[in-house]
Amino acid sequence: MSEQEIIRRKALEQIQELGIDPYPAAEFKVDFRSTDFTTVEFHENLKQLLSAINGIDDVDAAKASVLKNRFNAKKVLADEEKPEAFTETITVNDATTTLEDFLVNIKEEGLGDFQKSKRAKVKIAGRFMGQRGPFAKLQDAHGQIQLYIDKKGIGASDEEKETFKKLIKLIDIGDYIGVSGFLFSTGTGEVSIHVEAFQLLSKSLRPLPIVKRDKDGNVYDAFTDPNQRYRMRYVDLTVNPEVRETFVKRSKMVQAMREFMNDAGYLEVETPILQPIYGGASARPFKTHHNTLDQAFYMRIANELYLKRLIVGGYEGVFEFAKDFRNEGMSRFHNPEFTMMELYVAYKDYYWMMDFVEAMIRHVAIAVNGTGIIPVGENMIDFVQPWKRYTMFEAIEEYTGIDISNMDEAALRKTAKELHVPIDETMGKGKLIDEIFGEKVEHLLIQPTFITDYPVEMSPLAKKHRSKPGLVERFEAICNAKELCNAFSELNDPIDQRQRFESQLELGKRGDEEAMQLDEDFLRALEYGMPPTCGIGIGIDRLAMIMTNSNSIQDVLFFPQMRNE
RNA sequence: GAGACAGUAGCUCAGCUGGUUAGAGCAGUAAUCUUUUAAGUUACGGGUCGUCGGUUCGAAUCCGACCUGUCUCACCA
Repeated sequence: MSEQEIIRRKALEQIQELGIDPYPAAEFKVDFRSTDFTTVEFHENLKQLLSAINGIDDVDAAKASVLKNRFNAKKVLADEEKPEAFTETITVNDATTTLEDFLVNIKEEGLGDFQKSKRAKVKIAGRFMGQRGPFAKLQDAHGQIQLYIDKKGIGASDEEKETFKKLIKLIDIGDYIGVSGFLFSTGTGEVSIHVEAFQLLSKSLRPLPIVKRDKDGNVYDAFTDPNQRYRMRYVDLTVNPEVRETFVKRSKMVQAMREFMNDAGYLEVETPILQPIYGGASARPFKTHHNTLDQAFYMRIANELYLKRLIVGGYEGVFEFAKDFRNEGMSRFHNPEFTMMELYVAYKDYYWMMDFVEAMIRHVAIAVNGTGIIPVGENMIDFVQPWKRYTMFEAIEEYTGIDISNMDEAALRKTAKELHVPIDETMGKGKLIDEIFGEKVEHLLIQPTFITDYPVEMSPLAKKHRSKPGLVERFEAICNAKELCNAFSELNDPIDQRQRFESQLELGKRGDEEAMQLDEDFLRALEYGMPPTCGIGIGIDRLAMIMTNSNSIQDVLFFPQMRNE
């Protein structure tokens, strides 16, 4: 244990010797949050008051004057007639008071002897985050608020005051406390709580990193080491409010998507994570074992085949926010477990889905950030404008000037070499096209862009294109040079699907570890008949990175996977 | 999986052409002060320099292995 930890444990013992439980069980009823009444609002009200009383139009000058002269509202009001504008009432927790009275009270500097009934009483809990003289900071889930703590003692009796004087010396940064008191404003105009009752709610035995912020928002001694931040996310969340905000945004994002799909009438479902046959994507799985069944299971790499079974079963639309697991490399874009939202809608095709997802993502962007145009890295990404739509061939022609739509394999190979796209002998026509696209186009697509009509070889679950041989009805949306979603008109021809699975099996025999397995039950389902259906998968973590302007997937996962400590 | 870089106090970092007893700021402790808009004043404490091994009279510093992480690349969403 470090010196500071030993000191805190001694403080804990001393608190217990005072007869105080450092980990009390009882509920602490909070009726106020740190941001319920902000300093900015206070100054706005003060500016209005000044303007009304003194006829001051230049409120900024008035504010300066207030700060300079340590304006005392009570004094001014005594000399002037009380303005009509301030008879409106406000409510802070249960106490209703006029705005004027409230301002008078909070301008009393909290120390005068004005009528207690007029004070706005609040009760708040959070972490004790440091003190300077009689002023302390309390941090709750929403932010920080200043406390005024009279070190001469708090309590009804002298005995209580003495106990408090001992207790306050044993309170450390990071301790959870609950206080009640009345709101007031300090001489410099910071809304604060004059503490009248103080309770320790939970003692913190380890010192938190101290992050300093000045008034211009500059951060000093930030807690930035990713290793520590990810392993001790609780510390990260405590001292880095922008991290808390990121996850609030992520939650809003998921909520907005869920609302959008619920409103469309689709059903949120849950499907197995432990699957006897993994399918629905090309990836290497995690393998596990069930003891009672004495049978191997795979952690799902996708839920596609299960959701389509539900469409076979007759639902109009089903979706799932699914944790998927892929036993592959890790990077700032890849975590072994990640979240994918998949949606399947009966009687729709991929043209319809493009419109749907475009509208949904626009809705999400606005719900999360209040605007559809959001900063991502060095770019501003615009989700409001209609997204560009290219076929894959058009996109390649646009960015390389070469039309490859009618080329055979030999010509494609030659073109790839000319474009310095790395290829090897095993690549077929589809893979060659995909490589050219990946090398020459994808990284240039910053604004959301639909790429449609992929080679059939790469899409064993997608329906053949209605008019273009060799292609499937598939699209991806690319945004910030990364795939945002992947969708297709689902293959519902059971004969064709069996053939596609069989060619995947061939790939598997040749050593492709990511080749799909043949799922007999899924084929049986298709043989009963699946309506024409369009499906889509959206990488939730990737979308969260964009919506929160995060540079790595670890920054949008509370607990990214890491090697054991 | 490959390469580059990094690990020193609770936190952020100096020190690293080997050389007294390893430093700073914040945090902490004790006094003092009873205030403020980044940290009042004074004093004090705090370290197995990632781990193990080697070179050397002497290693935080040089060498090797290992552990952990970061970045880039490969696979992938």
